[in-house]
Amino acid sequence: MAIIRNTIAKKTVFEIIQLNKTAMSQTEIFAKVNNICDRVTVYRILERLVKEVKIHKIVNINGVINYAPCNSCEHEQHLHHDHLHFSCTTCKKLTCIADNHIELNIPSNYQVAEVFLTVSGICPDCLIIP
Amino acid sequence: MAIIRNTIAKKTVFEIIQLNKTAMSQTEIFAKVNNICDRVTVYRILERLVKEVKIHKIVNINGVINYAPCNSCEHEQHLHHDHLHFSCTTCKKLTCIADNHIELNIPSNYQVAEVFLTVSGICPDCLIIP
DNA sequence: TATAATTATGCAACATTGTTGCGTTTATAA
DNA sequence: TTATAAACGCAACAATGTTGCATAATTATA
Repeated sequence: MAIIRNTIAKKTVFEIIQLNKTAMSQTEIFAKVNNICDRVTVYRILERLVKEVKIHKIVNINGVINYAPCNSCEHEQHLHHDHLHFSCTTCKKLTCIADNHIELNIPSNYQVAEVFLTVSGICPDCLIIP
Repeated sequence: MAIIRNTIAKKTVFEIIQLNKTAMSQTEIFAKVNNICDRVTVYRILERLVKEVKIHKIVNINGVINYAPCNSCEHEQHLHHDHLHFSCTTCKKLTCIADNHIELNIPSNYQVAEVFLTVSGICPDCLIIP
């Protein structure tokens, strides 16, 4: 069986993701680890954190994969999400917005794993600037 | 003002997208144009078709941008989508599934542009294989 | 019809994001 | 303290998408 190690790099990456109020891309995370490790290591840590269900992946509307902590979505399987992701077209930031319930109507021959509800537009921070 | 030209390459790309039952990536589309034009041209044609609201972009769960015709979602602004995108984790295909209504609960200081509801899982074609 | 304007294209080069292989280092169990 | 498996660094690669610039093709108009 696989033994999970809690290395400094892994702890750091997890903390960075947890402290940030928006979801982060690998690039943003790597910029914050301050060369504590290689960029490949960041990718591998993210992979492990996803597998351990400590963080989850969300794809930005431009195709960049972002990571957010799994605090806001404790439900198993992510089947009944109660939050949505707002993807700002201006600053490219991904924000979680709670209290959104989705009812699905999918043919039974599809096996559903995860539900992603992403809304694009302009976030409050970017709307302020005229 | 910009004059839109309906070139052979553009017509071909649009036809390919319209005839396919699942959304397609640039790579898939380029593979089908049979070297009628350069791959960069395909990117630029897709850009134009999106701007003309003839096709729309959907991001796959793995981050690859896919294109689908705008037949199934005639509503202006895509604000009230009635369909969802099923992203198969096995074959990576994106399929549109109709009759799904979403009610949003987003703070008013967010300016909503488009709504993307994507469900990941295994599609019927991939479930058949044991 | 000839010519000017501008839209569309090809090619090369680059940028970004993500992945893989392999040898080395390091954390953990015994 | 040592064996072992997990984690890492580095280099190289792969896929996807973008940009600049010269050229070709189409449309407007004189």
